[in-house]
Amino acid sequence: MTSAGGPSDKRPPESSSAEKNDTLKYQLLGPSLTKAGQDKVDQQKVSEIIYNASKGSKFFNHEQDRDRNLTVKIERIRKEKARLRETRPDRDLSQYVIHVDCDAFFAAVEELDRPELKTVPMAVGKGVLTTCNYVARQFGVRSGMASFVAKKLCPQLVLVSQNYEKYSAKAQEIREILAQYDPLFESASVDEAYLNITAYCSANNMDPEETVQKMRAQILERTKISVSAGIAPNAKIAKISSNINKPNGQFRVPNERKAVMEFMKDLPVRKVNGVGRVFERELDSIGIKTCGDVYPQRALLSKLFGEKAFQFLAQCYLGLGRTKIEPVETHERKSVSTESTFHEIGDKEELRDKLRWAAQEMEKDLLRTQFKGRTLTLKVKLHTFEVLTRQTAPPRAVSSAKDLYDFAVPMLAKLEKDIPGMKLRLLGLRCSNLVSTKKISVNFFGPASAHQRPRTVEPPPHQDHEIGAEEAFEAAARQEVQDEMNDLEQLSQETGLPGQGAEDIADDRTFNDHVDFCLSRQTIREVVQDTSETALSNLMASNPPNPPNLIRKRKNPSQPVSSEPDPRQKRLFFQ
DNA sequence: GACTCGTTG
DNA sequence: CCTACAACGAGTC
Repeated sequence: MTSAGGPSDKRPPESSSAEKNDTLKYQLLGPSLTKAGQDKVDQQKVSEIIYNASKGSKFFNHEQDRDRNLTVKIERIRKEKARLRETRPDRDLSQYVIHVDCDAFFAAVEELDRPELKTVPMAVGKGVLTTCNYVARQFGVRSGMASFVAKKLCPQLVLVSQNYEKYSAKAQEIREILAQYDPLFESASVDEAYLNITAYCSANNMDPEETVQKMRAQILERTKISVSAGIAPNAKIAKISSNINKPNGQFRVPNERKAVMEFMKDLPVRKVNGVGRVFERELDSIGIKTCGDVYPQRALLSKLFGEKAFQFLAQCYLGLGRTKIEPVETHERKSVSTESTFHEIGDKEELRDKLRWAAQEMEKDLLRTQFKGRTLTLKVKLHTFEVLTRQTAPPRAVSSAKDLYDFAVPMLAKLEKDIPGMKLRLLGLRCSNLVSTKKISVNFFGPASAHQRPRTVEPPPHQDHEIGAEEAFEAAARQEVQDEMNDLEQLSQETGLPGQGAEDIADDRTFNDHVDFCLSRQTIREVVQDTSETALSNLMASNPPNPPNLIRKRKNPSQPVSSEPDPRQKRLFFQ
């Protein structure tokens, strides 16, 4: 075989190969093309001579056969490449995806009941604000803010305690309207949803903007809740867009490649769903502030943050995102947890009381959500704010408060033993590896099936018979590989990103001659953070901390069953 | 696979 | 008085 030193940049173009026997001549040159001392030689002439000299020999015929086979194989590869592009175009500009987001939802619902609150700064939440109205925002008050801080910013701030049931009921009214525009819409949280309105638009011969205008007006009229919306070719951009003309507004990024690229170019990476405080700073440290900044640094990214992050950022730069919107009911819950914060406690008996209480809360939650857990996790936060978790797999799935407590206590005891004088400010329990206690579901692929992967599997379009689980899994696996390939291809084709050759990396080392390409995440941390390691170092002497994990993106989001949504829950969407 | 830690929203 | 939940990537063993 000629695999050693195989076809390189000297390879003849496949297109003109047939009539001129170029590939065969190339093959006949043998494996030594890249050997030193050949640079000056005219390979064209050499191959011509070899060709004519060996013509008709057995060797020649054999090589000819091999060349024919390879040519056929390459043709198949090209066809497959074309097919992949056709079947799943990465930049799908054919869909109108919208993201609908209620404006200051909880606060807005409260204002419906108590209109006098409309004109005063008001927030919903006790210790921490869940939402605040736009009057309060004038003072710098934000959701997620501790209420004592908010009070300092705005002493007149009116605090209203939250009533989830009320908000859920209101959200249901809104969802009924959404369903008219896309019956398969996707709830992202109580007050957020994704819709694909492509079908609606064409059926009613309306453009997406007037459709969304109409929808928003309808929601406001019927429910008295104002919503904002983003209209875009995919969910990622729609989500970002819904924030642009908030409140009570909408924004559209047209379904054109140029418009999308331009929109992403100056967009701060932080605006993208999935980029938080930490990742933002890490990216900033290598000069990436906007999605457009990703491109010049592209060769560095997978080295610094891993392949996943590279893929993710490439998609940010390109403005790619999913267009598939599906009801949230198809997702499955992965864990149930409860935790609570309190003043520092060091007393062992008192800690056991807290644990007992957590176990009781957990029991209620498990009953409500109809699950048992095969894995039990104890979470604690030390007085230093250091967080630790300890996990066990009880001999059977657990759900009763007694079981939860009994299996959790040894973990707590071990922590107390390992950390002399341990003082906690938080204690929590989590059950994962869930086993459903719901009645047997009729639908095999439905959420109730315990060992079933929650991920929904899309059967190949030509397949109209029922597919079995094995096949479904395989299809899912194939899909994943295909997605990956498409990503890469998209990247190199549409942006002119030239493969992953070593030259690219060298070319791109603009700012970072001094940067070691093997930079670990820890090193990045050291560069961008000024943290001195907090307590626990004494513990670590005997029990060293794990090295930093090169975390990055998650893949398939999922959401708790929508019948019992936790309003605080938000979803993550990547890809 | 089990366990742990960390990030994100 | 900087919360509570859930998901998940990734490293280690």
